[in-house]
Amino acid sequence: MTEKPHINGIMAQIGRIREHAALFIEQELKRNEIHGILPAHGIVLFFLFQQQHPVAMKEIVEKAGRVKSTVTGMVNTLEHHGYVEKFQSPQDGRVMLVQLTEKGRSIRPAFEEISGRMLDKLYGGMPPADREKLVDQLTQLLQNLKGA
Amino acid sequence: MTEKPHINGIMAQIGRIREHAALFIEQELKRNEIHGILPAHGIVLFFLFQQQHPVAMKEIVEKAGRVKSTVTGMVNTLEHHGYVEKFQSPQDGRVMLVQLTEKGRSIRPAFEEISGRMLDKLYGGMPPADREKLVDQLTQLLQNLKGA
DNA sequence: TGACATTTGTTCGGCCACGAACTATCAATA
DNA sequence: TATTGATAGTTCGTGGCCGAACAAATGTCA
Repeated sequence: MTEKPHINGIMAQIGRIREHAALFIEQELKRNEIHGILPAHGIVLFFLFQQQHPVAMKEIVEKAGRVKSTVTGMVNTLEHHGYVEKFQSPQDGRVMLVQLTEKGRSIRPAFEEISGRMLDKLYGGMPPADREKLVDQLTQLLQNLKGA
Repeated sequence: MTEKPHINGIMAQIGRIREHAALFIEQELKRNEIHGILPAHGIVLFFLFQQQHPVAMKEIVEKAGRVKSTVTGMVNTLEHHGYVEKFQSPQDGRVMLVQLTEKGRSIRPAFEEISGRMLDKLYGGMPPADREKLVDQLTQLLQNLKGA
């Protein structure tokens, strides 16, 4: 009955959590009439929300933890849907600066709200102490994987 | 200093664990001279390994938890690299049966070994009791998300 | 048996994600 | 100053992943 522990145990679980979280976010975005945005954009928007000035692609790359080409694609998508705009830096012709448009800024409240509801739903009634320990343990797992 | 808890807390962590796990697997596959296989194929192969007879795409779809079109693509990739073969069912002309090739079966030992090393590395020195509780808590999170 | 519905897969378009190759710009230095 | 090297982004090819549309085979039922 009890199968040998396999990758498809905890990793599958982590994968499913990710999927369901993404699903939840997609539904909430739809509910709020926000279109063209996917869960993957969250990290980019989250970073842009807390900027007062246009930022270089390079900064987004570092913060988002995605590769350059990936960020190029995501920013293009966001631009295509009118949430951000790009322009060349006057100081350094190599860097492309990105900033939120009015439409981009306008979705911030919904974004924050969805984020909060997501956490509430995820943790449910789990006591804060348990939440902390859980995060600590996940941090440990991540360290284990990172370690040579 | 302490930021308000955000999606980009625990979910980012889960995402990074997933990424590093995938990275680890890719490296191990390369180390074992296994080419053309990606971490995402694991769930498909894992299922095929424990089958004694050819299985329908539909079954893979259900077990893998991916959508039909995704499985079509993955199986095609695996077929292209010679790990599986497809053929139409004689009984029901609609179903496509999939089975491992000799090459496909041959990588099973490496697959199992990588899986084990992955778990060892992931958990490190974490005591079994903690492991269990961690999995339980993740199960709880998943249930929370699934719950209406 | 013929019209309609269901089931099974594939195809197509869109997006994320990566790596490799490439372009353009700026920096360093001989 | 001209050559070389570093830096910032984009493009391209491969592939997972989804949803929608589609084709083929089977089931149903009048």
